[in-house]
Amino acid sequence: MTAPRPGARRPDGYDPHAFEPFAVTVDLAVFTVREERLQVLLVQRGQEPYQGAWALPGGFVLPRESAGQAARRELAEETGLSDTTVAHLHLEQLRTYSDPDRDPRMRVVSVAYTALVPDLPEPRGGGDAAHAQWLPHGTYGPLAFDHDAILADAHERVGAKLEYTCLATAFCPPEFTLGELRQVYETVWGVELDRPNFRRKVLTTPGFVQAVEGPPRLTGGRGKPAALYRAGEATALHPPLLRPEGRQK
Amino acid sequence: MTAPRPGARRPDGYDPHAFEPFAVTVDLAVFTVREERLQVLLVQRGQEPYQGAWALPGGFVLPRESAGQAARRELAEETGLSDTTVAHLHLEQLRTYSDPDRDPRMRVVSVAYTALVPDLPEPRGGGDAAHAQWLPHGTYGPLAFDHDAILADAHERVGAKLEYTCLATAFCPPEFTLGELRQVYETVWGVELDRPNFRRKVLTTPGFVQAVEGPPRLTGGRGKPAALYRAGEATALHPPLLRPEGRQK
DNA sequence: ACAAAAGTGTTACGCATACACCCATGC
DNA sequence: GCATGGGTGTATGCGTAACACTTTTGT
Repeated sequence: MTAPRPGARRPDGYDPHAFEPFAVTVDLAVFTVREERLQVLLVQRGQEPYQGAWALPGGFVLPRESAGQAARRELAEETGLSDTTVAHLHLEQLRTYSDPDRDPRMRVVSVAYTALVPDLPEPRGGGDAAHAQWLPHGTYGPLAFDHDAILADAHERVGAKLEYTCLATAFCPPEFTLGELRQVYETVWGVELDRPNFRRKVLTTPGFVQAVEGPPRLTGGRGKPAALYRAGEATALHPPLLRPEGRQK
Repeated sequence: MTAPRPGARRPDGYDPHAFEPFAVTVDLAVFTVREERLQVLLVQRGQEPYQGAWALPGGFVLPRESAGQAARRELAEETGLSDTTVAHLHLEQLRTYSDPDRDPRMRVVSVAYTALVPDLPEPRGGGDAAHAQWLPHGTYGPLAFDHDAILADAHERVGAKLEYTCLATAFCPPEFTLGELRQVYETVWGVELDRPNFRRKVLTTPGFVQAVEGPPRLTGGRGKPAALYRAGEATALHPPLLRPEGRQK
């Protein structure tokens, strides 16, 4: 077991018979905050295995593209958004899932990505029934393949990243209120935050958000009109904004 | 661009001609703290491309193993340690590197792993010159392939994880002093920490370390003998131990 | 005696928490 | 008026930073 097997170690060169072909795919865990709930983009499988079950959108990595390029291409296809719109969305590699039996048909190694999108009109433009749609997180049965595990990892990652990055703005439209931003945290973390303290934390963090000058206020329903902000330049958050009673695992 | 291409989307089934064979490998970024320096396990390439350059150890994922199993197998091979010893080392998936041109010979998708090991006797037991050896971080020329980028990502990840996990104990032998543990932080972060404050932080965090009862003290050279500790049960660190002036990127 | 490292104690400050309170709008 | 959400102010407490001091070894 410990002895090197000739042909399987890279530094000694490639033996074309030392490996079987692997399929490499990407899977997407796409989140949005919509109607005060965390929603996930899913597709319904049309054939075996797992026919009828919900699954994460995804597809093959093409011969001349990186996994990241494949993920963004698939994201554009599944959401029906323009390439330029998708180019600005937050897309981040999660991790790679490589269990030999994760797909019963063949050996598939999948690089999972997490995407955060604002509350878009609707997933797709066409009427294609096989396309992806939003489902509130946790309201679907078991997902196909190992997608439940992928989605759980993605949710945990997103929740953790809200603590020490400015990532929450990725869930918001270009201009947003602090109430909307706070809604993101509360929805992803499943907790309530103190409004005054949240406001201070965000406004005193340099580069988290920047005030929109022109119209100093706008309404989202009833209540006092709120000031509008844009995402700032900063990406990190020091010190972090820890979730209350934060035990993450 | 936005239209679905038949055969490339997974939910519509597998087209055996929709993809070319990808080779899937693992690369290992193995760190240790040794002689008050951060050291990296590297191998010297024996042939083109990048002949003579240092590279991360790694190898192919075999048809019936996961990437994680492949990483642990390679770690055992490169370090020459027994499988049971390697089974207890901290090994963690970093991310996957999939640029189509990252290897000039063929399409190789590599799942990178980060391993943290204590100050081991010497990397290997045999006399094989082609085996891996420790080099102080930053003292080698440019690495082969995209391994400089992988190693930089790994270093950043390890530094960040020390902030909010109990991972530092993975660099230490089974029993260690608080001075040794502090040395880990100082070496990885490249800063000096206040000894009394570090001590308090570690001891007041439940489950970070646990005191070794029997012999209450032991020496590591000159100075007052220090108490010994073992790694505790906890994995997370709340609140985190932030590095001074912590700008991580 | 001196240096070096472990261990204890103390103070000050920053930040987060937990409130109380006022403002502006829709109904 | 009342409910709802935005915005401001303030007291309290925890945790870290900074630093002084004692203890115990090797040389």
